[in-house]
Amino acid sequence: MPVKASKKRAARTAAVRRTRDEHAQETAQDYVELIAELIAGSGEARAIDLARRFGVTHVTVGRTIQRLQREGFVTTQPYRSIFLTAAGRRLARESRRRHEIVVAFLRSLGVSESIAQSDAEGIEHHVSAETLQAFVKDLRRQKRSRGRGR
Amino acid sequence: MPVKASKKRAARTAAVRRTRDEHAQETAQDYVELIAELIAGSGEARAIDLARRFGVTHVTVGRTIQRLQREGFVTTQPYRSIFLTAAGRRLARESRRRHEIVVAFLRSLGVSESIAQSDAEGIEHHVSAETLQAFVKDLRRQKRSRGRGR
DNA sequence: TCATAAATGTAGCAACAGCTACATTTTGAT
DNA sequence: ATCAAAATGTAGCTGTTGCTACATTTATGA
Repeated sequence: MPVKASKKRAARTAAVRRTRDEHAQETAQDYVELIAELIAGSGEARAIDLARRFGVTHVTVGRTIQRLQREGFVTTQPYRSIFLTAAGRRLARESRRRHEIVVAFLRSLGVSESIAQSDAEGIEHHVSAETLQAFVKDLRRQKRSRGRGR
Repeated sequence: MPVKASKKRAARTAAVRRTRDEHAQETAQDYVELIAELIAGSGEARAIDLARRFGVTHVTVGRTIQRLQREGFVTTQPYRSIFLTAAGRRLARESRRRHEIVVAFLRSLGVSESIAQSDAEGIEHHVSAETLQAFVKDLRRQKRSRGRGR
């Protein structure tokens, strides 16, 4: 029989990868990240902006926002724009940090800006803390190396 | 209105990321990769082996195998084990190459073997050709550097 | 052989993320 | 103020990937 199925859905083993839940978590990060950006930029985050940026219809965005609200990352009211909760802001901050580290690291390898950006969007969700730390460490190494070199 | 919706589902723009289709493609790669491993190792690939390795039930595996058969990557018959088509073998070969490059690269940064393996499983599906090439290039650079160093 | 275990198949449910079509509310321009 | 456009909501469909429960087939050991 399958390894898990122990309680209900508690205590997921590491073996269960790329599940619905994981994917949903990635979506959550993408959403809060963009919502934070939009609020920082134009003062508010509207569903239509998210839809355009993600290339999906407003229906998909609406349903995802409902879920994020249920999960406590955002708040919104009918026909109103979207706000982040404290948990949402925290998640957005963490996501952004990861994103920036991945982009900077790829750039340091000579990857072009646009490719670094788009690859980072996919990669950032699958980088463990250990690997992220290795990226940071390597960026520092490169900086030292450049410092000595010049 | 949404950017696409032009024909039916032709000409996807780059804006449409992380869609059903993409995710399905990742799953396809994971499956053919493991099927190839199993065949190479024990001579045959059974659904139960896939189920155990992915940590899902045999039902999920069975349905995915149906899809892969529909898409021309595998062949199978009721109550029989699974075989790769030429297309399936090609996909498995490419997936394995990407996987190995990513693992080698992460290892070269000092990431532990087990973390490198598990991170690679997620990352390999989101690395563009350009980034993969940058990994290869950096691995070569490191090799040269070590050669000179010693 | 033959009974049982293991593997696979089928039925039917849930959640997520897409979509179109249509309804409702807000916003903005005249 | 009003009317049209833009934005959001709702209904209902599809496809993918999970699951449990139960049926069927294959493999195995006594």
